[in-house]
Amino acid sequence: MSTIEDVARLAGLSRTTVSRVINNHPYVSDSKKKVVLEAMDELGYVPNSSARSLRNQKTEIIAVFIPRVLNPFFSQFIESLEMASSARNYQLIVCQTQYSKSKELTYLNLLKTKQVDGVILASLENDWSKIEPFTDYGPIVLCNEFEEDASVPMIRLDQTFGGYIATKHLIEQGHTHIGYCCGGHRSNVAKERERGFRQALMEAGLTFDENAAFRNAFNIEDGKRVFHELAALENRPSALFTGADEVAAGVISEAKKNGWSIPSDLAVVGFDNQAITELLDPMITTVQQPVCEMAQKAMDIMIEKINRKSYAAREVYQFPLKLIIRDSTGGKKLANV
Amino acid sequence: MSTIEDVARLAGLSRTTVSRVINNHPYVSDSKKKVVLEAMDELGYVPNSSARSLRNQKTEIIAVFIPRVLNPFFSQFIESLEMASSARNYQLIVCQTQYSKSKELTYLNLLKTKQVDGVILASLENDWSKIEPFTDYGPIVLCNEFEEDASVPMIRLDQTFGGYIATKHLIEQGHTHIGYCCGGHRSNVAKERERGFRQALMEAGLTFDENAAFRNAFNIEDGKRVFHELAALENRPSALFTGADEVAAGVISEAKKNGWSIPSDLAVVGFDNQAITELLDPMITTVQQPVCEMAQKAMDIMIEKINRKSYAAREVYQFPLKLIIRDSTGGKKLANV
DNA sequence: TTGAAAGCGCTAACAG
DNA sequence: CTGTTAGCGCTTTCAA
Repeated sequence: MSTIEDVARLAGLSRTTVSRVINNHPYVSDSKKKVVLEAMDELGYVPNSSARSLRNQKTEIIAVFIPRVLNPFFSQFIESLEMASSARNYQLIVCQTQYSKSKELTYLNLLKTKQVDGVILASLENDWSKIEPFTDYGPIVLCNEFEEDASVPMIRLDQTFGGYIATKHLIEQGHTHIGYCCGGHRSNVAKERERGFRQALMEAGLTFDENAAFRNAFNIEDGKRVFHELAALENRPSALFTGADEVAAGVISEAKKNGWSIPSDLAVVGFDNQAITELLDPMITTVQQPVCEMAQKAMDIMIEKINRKSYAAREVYQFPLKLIIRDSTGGKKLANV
Repeated sequence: MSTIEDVARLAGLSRTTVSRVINNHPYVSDSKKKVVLEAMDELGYVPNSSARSLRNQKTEIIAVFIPRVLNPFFSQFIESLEMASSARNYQLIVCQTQYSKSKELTYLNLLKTKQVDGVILASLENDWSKIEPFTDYGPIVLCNEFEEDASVPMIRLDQTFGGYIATKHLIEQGHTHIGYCCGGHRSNVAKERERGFRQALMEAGLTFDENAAFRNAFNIEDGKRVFHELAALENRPSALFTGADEVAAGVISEAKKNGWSIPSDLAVVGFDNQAITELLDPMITTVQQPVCEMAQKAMDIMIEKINRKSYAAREVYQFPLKLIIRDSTGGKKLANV
């Protein structure tokens, strides 16, 4: 493991000059540069990251917080984010909060200890007042998840609109009693979707049926459970809004197994446009989220904050959602909202 | 951002003493310890990671290489590995090679530059001869993927056995013409599965039909494509072995759409026991892989190597696979192999 | 265009 | 039990 000193010695030059070559500084004669390069090559020299980090006060590592990677929405997000970070020569540390407040807080210490240059929060467990103090230690960017009164950059999707267009689509199919299904309780993402859902209902003069609201559905299993809860209802809805394609798939799968016909007995709309939507019969109507664009934007904003060293300013970047009509809601390819 | 120096000054003690309490060294009187703790608290002091890394020559970060996280097998692996690393106070950098040799090689420089303490390879793109030189710079552990002649720890699954039991199960259902499907070309995982597949055929006096072999199937879309290729065959197999549940699901979904009946027209077996196997009708027979146990073992071995500072020894840890019989292969719950 | 020297924040001999 | 001191490997004034 050779150091810059070894290279300097072999090249017969100073550490300074070698450093200049490493960092592509001007004012190094071509001849010396060549000597240095050769010495580096001969020794197989590579600069030590920790030393550079200490000296430069930056690690070129970014942490991203998600509840868990197995959730396909977050898998997709991590996949996109990793590509965006590696394209910009940053490394990505993945932190799973497991929906735990204390884990989230613990991971935030990565920022205090300067193990990472910044944190991208794609989920939020604690109240913002608990997170806010950490903004003193480095840039925090909210991505996907958001918080009205946070003074940080936020890259978000228009979830209210997403909830709205999906619901409006169901209403246009003639449904007047629509069930609601979401994951998470604290999440503003779910809250906004519900707002859009309610808004569409209201515009159509329909009411929200709290008995047909299921607020703890994240995956396929939950979807199956939701189906049974829904089927047991005295006053059953004829359509169901869900906050995730996996949940929609679970509902549909279990409904069919129980002899229901989709969409005639129950219309179902998913969310995320995952691969799974094209797997079942009927294929699932869903809302497409521009995850990749969002991830890239988040990374760009993050790196800009790191370089300017001024964080803590509220900036909002919003991306649109799009309804993808398939067969689980009737399949009459209506004009989009 | 206060330093150890600030704490020492405020406490009226030396940096050494402060360092000792940080690291829980013995030989610090309780009284001084308390003073230091108070000073640390008052300043909101946290030790700087880069400085510790430089001084201690370790970063407490581990890199894991996978092709991409969106593949559910690797999502699950990353999820388990992240939990294992965080439980051991290590951070995890995720590196997606995107099936690219050059990306893999580029990421390996993390080891040379000492940005990570070790690398867990869960996929392998380059010939081992290209990877081997990097073992000089830190521990490399093979997990899931493996390489016969590598002098590194390998945590692996018995893929030959996996291919064997799945195929034997199909044979026991009366199939005599079985198609073969896998992802990847270079991967030893696929090669071993094929060995198990062929072995089961051979024992039953059956032959491998190269026309019914599809070697580039990774996801649902590929599964759908495979179905059409298979359907177009002059001499169609009555059963299909696949290397991934997503592929099996794609095949089944498309087959049903085309009026085929599963398993009577085509029996299909998947691999990985993902959530998706319980979604389709029929539910998919598959092979369960102990991903979580494998991830934990890999992390333990990795940390042991880091602490002993002696790597480069061949050690093999193998975990068993298990056949999960469902309906896509006939559903007669036969005794396991 | 080059080099000497200081120092990023921390830990570990070594001496007391 | 506590402190002095010498670096870990690198970059950057500052001076030449």
